[in-house]
Amino acid sequence: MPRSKSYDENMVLEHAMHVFWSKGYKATSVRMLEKEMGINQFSIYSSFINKKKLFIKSIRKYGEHVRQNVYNILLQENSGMKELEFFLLNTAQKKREPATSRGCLVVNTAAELGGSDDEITSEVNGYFNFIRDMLKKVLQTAVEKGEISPDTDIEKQSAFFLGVMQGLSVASKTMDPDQLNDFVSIALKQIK
Amino acid sequence: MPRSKSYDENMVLEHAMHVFWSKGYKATSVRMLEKEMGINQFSIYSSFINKKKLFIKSIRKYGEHVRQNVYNILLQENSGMKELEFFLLNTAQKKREPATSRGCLVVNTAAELGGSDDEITSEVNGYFNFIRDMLKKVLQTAVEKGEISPDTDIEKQSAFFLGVMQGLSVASKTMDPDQLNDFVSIALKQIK
DNA sequence: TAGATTTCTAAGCAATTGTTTAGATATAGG
DNA sequence: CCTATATCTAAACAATTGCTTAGAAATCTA
Repeated sequence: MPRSKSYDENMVLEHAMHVFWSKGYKATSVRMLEKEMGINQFSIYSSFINKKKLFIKSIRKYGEHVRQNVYNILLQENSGMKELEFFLLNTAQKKREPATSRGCLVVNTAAELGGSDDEITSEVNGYFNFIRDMLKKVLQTAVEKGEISPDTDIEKQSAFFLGVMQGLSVASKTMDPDQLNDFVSIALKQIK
Repeated sequence: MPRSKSYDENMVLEHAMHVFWSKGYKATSVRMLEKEMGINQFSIYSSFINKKKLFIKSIRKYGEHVRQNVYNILLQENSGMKELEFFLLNTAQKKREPATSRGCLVVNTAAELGGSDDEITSEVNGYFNFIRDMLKKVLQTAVEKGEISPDTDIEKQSAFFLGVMQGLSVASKTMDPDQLNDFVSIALKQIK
C-alpha cells in the first residue's frame, strides 16, 4: 500500500560522507546536505534520524570506501612490505590531487571533535583499531616472507605506522610532495 | 580624557586561545568567548574586530605559548638529540593529563579547516615552518655534538620529525600511553 | 570640578542552525 | 479502481549564530 522511496539510502549516504569529508562535521549544515544528497530534509531525518547519526553512518561508509578503494591492496591476503611501501610512497605522491588534500575523514574528526562526544569517539577508535590490525597483518606477512627481520616487534611497528599514517593525513595538507616523500621514506627505511 | 580599558588584551586573548584549543574554531561561539574571556561582546569586537581575526591572534598566542612552555628546551642554543629524545618521550607519556588530549591547536586547525581559508592556512603554514626550522637546528646541533652521524640528511629528518609530531598530536587522542611510547621510540631509534 | 571622549552594558539585528509539522502526492494490495 | 499508508514538499519552529547599536558609566585633562 505505501508509496515507495524515490532514492537509495546507500547512494545518498555516500554523498553525505563526501560533504562531511570536505567540510568537517560542524561546518556541514543540513541545508548543504539536502542539496548534495539530492533529497529533502524530511527524507534525511526519516532515513537517518538526526545529523549526528548521519555523521556516524558517514564514518562507517568512509570505512567501507577506504577498504575498497584505498587499503584494498594492503588488505589482500599476501600483502607484505612491498605493498606497504608502495602504498605509503603512493599516497605521499598523490598530494597534488585535490581529493587527497582533504586528508582522512577520521583523522579530521579526531582533531575536530577530540573526545567531546562518546559515540563519535568510539567510532573513531574502532576505525583506528581496524587500521592497526591491518598493519599488524601486513607486517606479520612481511616477516613470513622474509622481507623484514623475524625479530621485528610487530606490536610496536604497527603503532608506529599508524602514527605515521595519522601524521600523513595532517602533513598532506601542509607539506609539499618532496617533504611528504622524505617523511614516508624514513618511516620505511627504519624497518628494513 | 577617555575612559581606560578595564581588561588586559593580552590576558583575555590567552583565555580565547584556550577556548579555541579545547573546542575548535567552529564549535566556539562568541557567547562562550564572552564568558571565558570575562568581557562583553562589544569589547571583544572593539579589541579584535571579528571572530576570525581573534582566532588568528589566538594561533599566534599559541605560538608564543609553546615557545615558552613546550619547546623551550628544544629552543635552547645547545639542544641536540638528548633533548629531542626527552621531549618526544615526555609528550608521549603526558597522555593521561587531560590538557594534553586537546592535541596541538594548529594541527587541529589544519584538520578542521583544511585549506578552506587563505589567512588561516598561511598562519598554519607559518607555524609548521617554525617547528621544522627548530627541528633542523636541533638536528644540526646533534650532528655537531657527534650524537648522530655527520651523514644525517637534516632536510629529510626534519620533515620526518615534523610528520611524527603531527601524528603525535592526533595519536595523543586515540592511542594509549604504551602505543604512543612505541610510536615515538621507533621514530627516535631510526636516527641513531 | 567640568566636560570631552572612550569604554561598557544590554538589548537587538538579520541570518542560519537543527529539527518538526501539516498537507499534498504517489503507490501497492484488495 | 479504490483506499490505506508511506513519502514527499515546503513552510515553520525555536534556538543560536556572528555582529551592531543606543545609551549609561567612567575617567583623564584642563
